[in-house]
Amino acid sequence: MAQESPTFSPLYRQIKNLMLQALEDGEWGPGDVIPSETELALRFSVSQGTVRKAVDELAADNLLLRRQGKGTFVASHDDPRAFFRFLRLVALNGEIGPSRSVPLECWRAKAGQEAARVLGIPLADPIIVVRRLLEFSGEPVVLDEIYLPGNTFSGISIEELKAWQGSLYSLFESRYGVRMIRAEERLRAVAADRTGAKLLKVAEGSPLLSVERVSFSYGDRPMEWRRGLYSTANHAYVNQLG
Amino acid sequence: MAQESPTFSPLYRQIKNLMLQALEDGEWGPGDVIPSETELALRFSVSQGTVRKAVDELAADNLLLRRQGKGTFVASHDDPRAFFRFLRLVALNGEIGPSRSVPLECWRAKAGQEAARVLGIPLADPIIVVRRLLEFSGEPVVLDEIYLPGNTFSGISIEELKAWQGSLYSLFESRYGVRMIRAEERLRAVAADRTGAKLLKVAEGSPLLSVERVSFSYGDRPMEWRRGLYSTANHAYVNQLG
DNA sequence: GAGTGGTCTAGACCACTGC
DNA sequence: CAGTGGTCTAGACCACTCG
Repeated sequence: MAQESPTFSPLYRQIKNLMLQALEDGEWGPGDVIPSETELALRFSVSQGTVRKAVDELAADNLLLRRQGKGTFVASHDDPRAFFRFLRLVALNGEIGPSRSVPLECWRAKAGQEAARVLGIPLADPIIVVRRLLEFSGEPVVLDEIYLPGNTFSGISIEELKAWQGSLYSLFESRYGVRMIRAEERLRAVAADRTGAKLLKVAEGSPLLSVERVSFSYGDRPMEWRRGLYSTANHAYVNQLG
Repeated sequence: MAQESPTFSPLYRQIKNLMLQALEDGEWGPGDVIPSETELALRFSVSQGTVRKAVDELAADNLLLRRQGKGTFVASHDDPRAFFRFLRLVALNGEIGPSRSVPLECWRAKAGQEAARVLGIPLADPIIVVRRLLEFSGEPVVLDEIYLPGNTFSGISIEELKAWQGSLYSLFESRYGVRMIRAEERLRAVAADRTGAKLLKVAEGSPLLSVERVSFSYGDRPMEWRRGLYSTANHAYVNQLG
C-alpha cells in the first residue's frame, strides 16, 4: 500500500513551528511573556493540551522558560538563571570566581575559505574578528578569537565591546537581534604558542585546551565561529554524559 | 497559611520511581520489553496518560527506549543504536574508523583517599585497576586507567577483558549486573609523561587531552572512576551545547 | 487484524504567583 | 481572588509492526 502520509507531522509539531516563526520574527522578544496556553489554543484552534506539548518542546530546547503561576517567557541571554551559559568551566578547587571579559582587538577582514564555509557565507564576504581574554578571579583563563559575519554585526567595535557589561551573547541579542540557540564544540589539546602563552601567563609550549565552537541561531544558521584556548592549570571543562 | 504539601510529588513521578525500582531490582532486564502502557496503568491504578508521562521521563533519561508499534524496552549497552555511547570522539578528517580495545593490565589494590572518596567506599577497600588502550584504524588514541570497586567487580581479570568482544560498559552490564546511567567528565590539557607518550606514540611532553570521568549507576551510586589520556593529533572530542 | 506506542481532545482540579 | 502553568483522567482515533 502507498504510504498515506510520508511526511507526517503531528499537530503539536506544526504549532511548535508556528511559534518558532513568531519567535524568529520577533513577535515575542527575549524576556517577554508569551500569551497563555489557553490564548494560544484559541489562536491556533487546537486544544490547550496540544499547545502545551509544543511549548514543552520549546522549553526543552531552552527557547522558552516556564514559570508556574506567572507565565511562559522567551529565554534571554540577559537572564543568567534561565538561558544556558555555554561556558563549561569550573575551578579545580571550589567554585568559579568572578569573571571579567577583556576585549583585546577587533578588526575587519574578508572571509577566507574556512571561515566562509563554517559561517555559510560567500568567500571574501566581510567578517569581523574579535580577540578577548576571559579572567576568573583576576587570572587569565581563556583566550578567545571570534569570527562573526560582518554584514550582521557591522556596527561592532572595540569601544562597544569594552563598554558592554555582560556576556557577548547578551550583546549579540540586545544590539544585533541575534539569539544563539545552540552550539557545537570540538576540543583538542594543543601546545601554547608565543602570544597565547604570554596572554594566558603560561610557559610557551605548555598544554592548552583548544575549544572550537560554532554557534547557531534560528533555523540552524551559523552565526559565530570561535576558537578558545583554555588554560587548565586551575580550571577544568566539565561535561555531563547521559 | 501553612504549606499543604511541602514535598509535593506528582503522581507520574511516583510511578516513575516505582518503575525505577523495578529496573533496579532487575524485574525488567536490559533489552527486555516492559509491559504495555495499559498494563502498567492497571498495575499502578492510574490512567494510561499518567503512565505515559512516567515512561516519557525514563525514556528521556535514556533508561527506556520506545519503539512505536513494538513496545518499550529497557536500554542496554549491548544495543549500540539505543544506549548512549559515552565516547565523544570524531576523526578530524571524516568519520571515526573501526575501534579496538586493547587491555594492558588489570590488578588489585586498596582504595586510596581519592579513589575511596570518588567511588564512595571506605578507605583501603579493595579496588580493581584496569589499563587499556583504545585504537582507531589501528592507531592508539586513548589510554584509559579505570578504577572499579573490587567488591562488585571481584571476578574481573585481564583474561576476561581480552576475551570480551564489546564495550566495557556492556561487560559490566552483562557479567556484573552494573548498568551505568550517566557520567560526569572533567577535561584538561596535560603534557604526556613517558609511559603515556610511548603507548600513544607521541613525543614526551606533547599536549594530551585528560578526561576524568565518574560513572554512576542507579541511585546515583558512583561505580567507576576513569582517567583517559586522549591523543588529539587526529581526533577531537565533540560536544553539543544547547 | 490485533497490539503497541503516539496524538488529540475536553474537562476537572491542583499548585503557585501576585494583586 | 483571578490568572497562570501543572496534573490527571477517559476516551477516541492514528501510525507503526508483525504475524
